Amino acid sequence: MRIGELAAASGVSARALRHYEEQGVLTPGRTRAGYRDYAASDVVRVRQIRTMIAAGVGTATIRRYLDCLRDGGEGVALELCPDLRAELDGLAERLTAQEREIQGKRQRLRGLLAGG
Amino acid sequence: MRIGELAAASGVSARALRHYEEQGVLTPGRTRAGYRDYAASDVVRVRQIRTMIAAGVGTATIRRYLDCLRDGGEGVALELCPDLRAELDGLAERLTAQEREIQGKRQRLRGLLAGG
DNA sequence: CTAAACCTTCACGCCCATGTGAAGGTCAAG
DNA sequence: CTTGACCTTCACATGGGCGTGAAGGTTTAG
Repeated sequence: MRIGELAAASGVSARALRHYEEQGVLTPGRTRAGYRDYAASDVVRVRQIRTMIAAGVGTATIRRYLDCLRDGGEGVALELCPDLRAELDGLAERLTAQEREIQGKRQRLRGLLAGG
Repeated sequence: MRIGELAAASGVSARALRHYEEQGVLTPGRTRAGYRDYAASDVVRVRQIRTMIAAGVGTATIRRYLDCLRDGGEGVALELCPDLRAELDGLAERLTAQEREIQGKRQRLRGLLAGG
């Protein structure tokens, strides 16, 4: 499977797929001509990656826990990867912090709109 | 008043005060020697700027509405600046959007932590 | 006189996934 | 053969308010 096919099949741009390779989260083989050669299972792989990115997990972190991605289905094998769980917990905290920051801004903004 | 004094009086670093000048939101005079010469009222001015920044208003926006900062007190003269109100409303929306994004991430993260 | 405070410009680092574009060249399918 | 899909590298833009440092020079206060 070449990059264009995977792009079409996964809904992710070819540029992004190359980016994932640069980041080491997706490592296709190569044809003799040098074309990226993706496995059929990479469609699922890409979906997993997208899910994690959409959850706020950076590619650097994803790379570190590639072995924790379930081969068959969508999810993550947390029971085998306590470190990953810790990572995700930490991320959740950061999200909470960001949320608080936004709420703080909102309050100050309300102050400006009201008392201003 | 020189930059160090204003920094001490306002609790803002000299570096930041220079930054504000670069961004055009604070325009001190100059002594003959070339030192920045701030007015006493700039202490309040800086506080207003900080408040707006803390609310998420960018320096570029602040610069556009400098005339809308109240001379005496803390607030903003919204009644004279309908455009500023619109700007702040827009910012509020963006904050809401950011909040939704974070909540989306949080949900996906929960999905990973639960079903993973 | 000396030390501290000030001045300037230039510029990278943070945080990060992607888009974009250029520029030049190769390969595969019809 | 032609065309479109692919390859490479280099690199900048986005959102932004700072921190930081270098490097060299001037001013003011005591």
